[in-house]
Formats: sequence, structure tokens, C-alpha cells
Amino acid sequence: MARKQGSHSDITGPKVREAALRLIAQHGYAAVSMRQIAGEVGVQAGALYNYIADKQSLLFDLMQSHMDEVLTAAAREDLTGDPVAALERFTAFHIRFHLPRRDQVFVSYMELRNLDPDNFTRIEAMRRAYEDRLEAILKAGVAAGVFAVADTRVTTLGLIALLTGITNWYDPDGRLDIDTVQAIYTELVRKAVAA
Amino acid sequence: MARKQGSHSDITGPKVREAALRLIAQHGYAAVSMRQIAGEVGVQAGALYNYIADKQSLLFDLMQSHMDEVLTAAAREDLTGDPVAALERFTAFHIRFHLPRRDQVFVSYMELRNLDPDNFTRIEAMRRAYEDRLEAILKAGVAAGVFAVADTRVTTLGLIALLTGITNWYDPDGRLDIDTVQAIYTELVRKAVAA
DNA sequence: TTTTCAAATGAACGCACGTTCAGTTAGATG
DNA sequence: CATCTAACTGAACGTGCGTTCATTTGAAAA
Repeated sequence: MARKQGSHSDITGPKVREAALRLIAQHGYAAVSMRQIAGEVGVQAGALYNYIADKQSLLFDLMQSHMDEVLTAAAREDLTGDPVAALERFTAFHIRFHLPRRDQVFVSYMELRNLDPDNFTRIEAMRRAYEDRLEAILKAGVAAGVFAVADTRVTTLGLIALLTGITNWYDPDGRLDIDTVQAIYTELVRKAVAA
Repeated sequence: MARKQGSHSDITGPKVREAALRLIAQHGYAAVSMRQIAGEVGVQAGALYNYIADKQSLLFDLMQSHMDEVLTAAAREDLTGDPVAALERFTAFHIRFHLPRRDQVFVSYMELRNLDPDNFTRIEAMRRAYEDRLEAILKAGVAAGVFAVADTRVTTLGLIALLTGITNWYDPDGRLDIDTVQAIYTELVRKAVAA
């Protein structure tokens, strides 16, 4: 059987990536087999190789795509001007971008160790570029005297860990809605760096 | 060959656990084979089964031991009295306990998804018990009017994510020593929850 | 010196892995 | 209607997996 209705390259390709992302987030890269991914897509394992070069490339593509999206979306945010307002905008952006992308966040962070050295270096550089956007805000705030921060680099890493941690416990059907969580964290961040 | 000098059960057993912890932290539970662990210890794979029931039990033991140590050590800390001082003591304890145990932290967090449902429930209960110690401090501080925190549970999870995040980037040979890092984070935490 | 047995070996088990590829199928093309 | 070919199948490849177990070893006990 081949070329069923609605089963073209443009459809199967994305389905492979979606299934792989979900399964890897749930069980881990090494624990997920190509046959499992194929099963989710509804094809045999061999068919996956019409869309990916090999398993390692699939993982790297997933992580690179995510980081690309993060950087592209972040680039659209205006984080210049008043550092206090910029920090609040960054906080809002980070939470609202990452919370609906829990699988991507999980995979991009957990599976770094399964990346080839070259691929690892590339992803790390993208992550660093994102961190630098926050650090620039902190530096501007310190220079302006509106932030009291002992070390902008360490504080950057701390704040990102604080914010990204939300993806590990947030439950859309839970006690708090996103707006409330965002408000709580905005306040935590604002106070933590306040002069 | 059997029973070489210094190769008794009391020695090989711990070596198995140490090797497993290091390898799993580095490559992930699913990616590490029993033969790799055995190789690190200096025995054949079959010999491991004198010390563990199976691979899953090994993972669970590593995680349970870590959580046991955390809870035991935390129980020795006096976190009563002035909430501001208690929070500072908790911060110091958390950093100084976890920073020399990066492999344990990594494994206990990353490999939760590879735990059997029963084992997962047990580990989660221990983690929750630890979190509750911090939340008790926050609640006391809010009651005393010395902390301004919108939600003690969410803030607890946030602060732990902030503090534990240190293990992901701290480099003992890097720019900052532990005392400096501790001072930076103590200040971040103190200000974040201050009334 | 002989006996004992904890602690290992090393081969074997069935199974699943990532990947390749010759062959098959069915929608699109002329 | 005949042809083409993108998309997929299904079997096969060699490899390594977790685990078991009869056998061997050598330090300690008698």
C-alpha cells in the first residue's frame, strides 16, 4: 500500500517530527525506538528514512527548530528602553512562549547529552544568545541604577531557571490559570533584582 | 578468577552504584548498558546481579538513596524561629548540599520518567516532603508579615528551581567560588519574598 | 594442608535495535 | 487508458541488549 489519501510527504514529514517530539519528551531519546515513532505515525520504520537522515539528525532537528523559534520570537519583542518594563516584558514573553511548548522545552534541555559534540555546540550557542537578551536588560538596569544585582550573568541563569521551572509543574487544569502564574512570577522577578 | 584482593562484596557493591550513578548522569538510564557499568567496575556483566535485582531496581535505589540523604540532612537543620533567618539557612543548606552531588541531582530529576509507576510515586512523595519544609518557612513568614508572597506553594517551587538550577552551570574551577554564589542567591531569594 | 564457599566468569538465551533496500502500490500525469 | 514515480512495505542485516546459570577461582577457615 502506498500513497493513501492525505498521506503525502508534506503530511507525513511533520507527523514524524510531532510523534518523535512527544515520545522523546515522555520516554527519552535513547528509550524511544524508530519502530515506536513509526507506529505513532502509522507507517513502517523504514518509511521514516524518507524524512530523516538518521535518529541523531531527528533529535538535532527537533532541538534546533525549537531554539530557532525561541530566538525568532524573542527577536520580535521590544526589550529596549526602561529596564524595569523590559524585564517585565521578557518575563511575560518567556512564560507565555514556553508554557505551551512543554515537550520542546523538556527535550531541548534533557537531551543535550545525547547530542553529537558538534550539534551540542550549535544548540548551546543558540541558548547562550537567548540568555544574553535577558542579561542585556539586567546590565542596562544596573547601569541605570534601577536594579541591584551582584552578578548579571549568574542572575540571568538564575532567573531563567526560575521561569523555565514553571513548565515542570504547571497544570492547565490545575488551581491556577496562566495569568495568575505570570503575575506571581513577574512579582518574584521584579523584587529579586530591584534596587 | 574470583575474590581478588580488595574485591569483596563490601567493595564491589558500592562501586557498582558509583559507576552506575556517574554513567547514568552522563548518558541517561536507557543509554547505559549493564556491560558498560560492569566495565567501569572491572567485572563481567553477570557479576552485577550479585548486588542488584535488576536494572530498574538499581535506578530506583540510586534515587531513593539520594532523597533519603536529602531528607535526613534537611531534618538536621533548624528551620524554626525567625522566618527570615530560617529562609537563609534553608538556602545555604540547599546550595551546599546539592552542589557537591550534581550527578545525584541530575539523575533524580531526569530519570523520573524511567521509573515504574510505584517507584515514581515513592520518589515524588519524598520530593514533596522536602518542598514542604521550604513552604513551611514561607507560610510562617507570611503569617508574621515579614514575607510578601502571593502563593506559598508556587513560590516554593520557584525558589527550588532557582536554587537547584545552580547545579546545571556551576563550575568549581570557574569564575566564582561557592561562597560567592551562595551570597548572590541568598540575596536573590531574600529580596524575592521580602515584604 | 585440605576444605569451603563467596565472588566472579563467560557463554548462552531470546529479543529489539537502527538502518538498508528490492519490491509493491496507487494517485497523478499525459 | 497506459505510464510514471513518490511513498511505503516487509524482510533482512549485524549488533547489542538484560538476564540467567553452570562452572571456576582463590582467600579464609579448619
